[in-house]
Amino acid sequence: MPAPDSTERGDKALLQPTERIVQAITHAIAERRLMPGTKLTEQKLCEVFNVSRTLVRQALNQLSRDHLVTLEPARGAFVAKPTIEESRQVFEVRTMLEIMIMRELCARITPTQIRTLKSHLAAERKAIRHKNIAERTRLLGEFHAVLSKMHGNQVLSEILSDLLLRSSLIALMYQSSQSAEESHAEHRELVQALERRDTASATKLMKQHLQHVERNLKLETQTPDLKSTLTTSVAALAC
Amino acid sequence: MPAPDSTERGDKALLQPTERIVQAITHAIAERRLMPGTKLTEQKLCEVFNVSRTLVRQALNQLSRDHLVTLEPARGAFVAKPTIEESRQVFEVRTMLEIMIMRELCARITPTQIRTLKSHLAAERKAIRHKNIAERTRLLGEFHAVLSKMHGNQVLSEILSDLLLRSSLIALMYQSSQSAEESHAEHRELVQALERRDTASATKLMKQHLQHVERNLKLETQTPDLKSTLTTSVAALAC
DNA sequence: ACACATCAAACTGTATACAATCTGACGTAT
DNA sequence: ATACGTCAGATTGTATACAGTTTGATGTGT
Repeated sequence: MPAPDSTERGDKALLQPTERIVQAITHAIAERRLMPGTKLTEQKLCEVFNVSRTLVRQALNQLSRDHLVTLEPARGAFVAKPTIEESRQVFEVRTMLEIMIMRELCARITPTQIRTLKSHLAAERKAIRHKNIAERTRLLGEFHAVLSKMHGNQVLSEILSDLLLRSSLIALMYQSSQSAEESHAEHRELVQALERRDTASATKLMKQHLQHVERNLKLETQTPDLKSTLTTSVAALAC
Repeated sequence: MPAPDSTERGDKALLQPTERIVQAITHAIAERRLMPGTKLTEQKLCEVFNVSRTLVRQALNQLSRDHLVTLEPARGAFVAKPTIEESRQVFEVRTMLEIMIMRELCARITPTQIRTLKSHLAAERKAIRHKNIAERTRLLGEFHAVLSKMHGNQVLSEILSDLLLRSSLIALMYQSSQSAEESHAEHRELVQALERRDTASATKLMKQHLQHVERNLKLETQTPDLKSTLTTSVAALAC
């Protein structure tokens, strides 16, 4: 291991300060280190990033535009808590877009790109073996981002990046029971289908993969409304 | 004409100030009253909206997140100038999404929704007859937004709204030669296909409609690079 | 007459100050 | 003992002030 431990500081200095804050929070969400609903007090962020509230507020504004943060007027900023309905919609759109991407990639993918994907799979495998959970989580999500970038349509991959980040929050909200091994196995199958340029399999596998991810969320059992949850919990306490 | 001229002021007061500024600029872009490249000086916007630079800067930040405004460090904010490549990508993603929408709508559309669409078509026709260009432009763009909202997936319609606004800038950048009548006629055909629940026609018509819109942009003849443009114009002057 | 250096005005970037609002605790009344 | 009203501390919303950069004009030298 030749790399020093202060690796990720390097490029941050080049970014303008607001973007640095946005990315720090975004990364925290991508690695699922920030629970939905967490209050993001401006003062605390000021101390963390050593800037004034002006810049912190700019960052929070941008994050709210990306649906990662909810701004409640006069109450403050909170990590977004996607609803069940929103979660379904995010997965519906992801499915549309990612199937399209697979279709296009089957036609256009190059050997170099296949190699890139395979090395990504290797990184996933390594993170899983080493039980490096943050890294594993990031890589499993990033797999989809890598695919979208290979499509070559930047507008598309920006949209999908947003949806992928929101998916991280969704996974936290609804405590995904999905095993990393299962996801990784499906990623491998996807790459194999791409290598064979097997459009039918590739699109079908992607659809199934996303269905598996969504099915492993506890969407149904979740509170349909506040009232019933509270009454049932009270009843449970009474027993 | 019973309506007074101070119609649009009503709801603006309810919005928080930043959002009011964002929407004002967004509407100006939707009606194509703001040319791409226009400088948006903070001071001037302060005077227009009667607020401090803080709020204006918040609004510009949000608009830049939506790709409607470009922020050049230490130089200021400008109405975005989508490149040719970006334009192609926007239309590619729009085509994907809007075909999906038509497919879903053919299965699910209700008589009430058909009626809504028909009254929208009537409004388009009226604006065209009265040569009310701002209104006509807005309605022709809004047709697609109405369709996306009927799909019921809010995540999807937000994404598409963004792309539609960017399409307005694209139309201005590349001086769309498309006639309003042609677009309106195609909208009518789309509604007819939906009413017949004719999935094949509906998706095909949408694809063609978007192709027509894109083809009527002067994307090819545009400057591939600055140098050749300048040399040819200099040559023209020399004659 | 043209090119270049210098400088002031204008504008943007960030921090700070002040006003408005919310939250939670304390004290009083029932 | 519980419920409610009041108030201080904390937090957010907006405006203003100051620092740094850009832009275009003026003036000088060739």
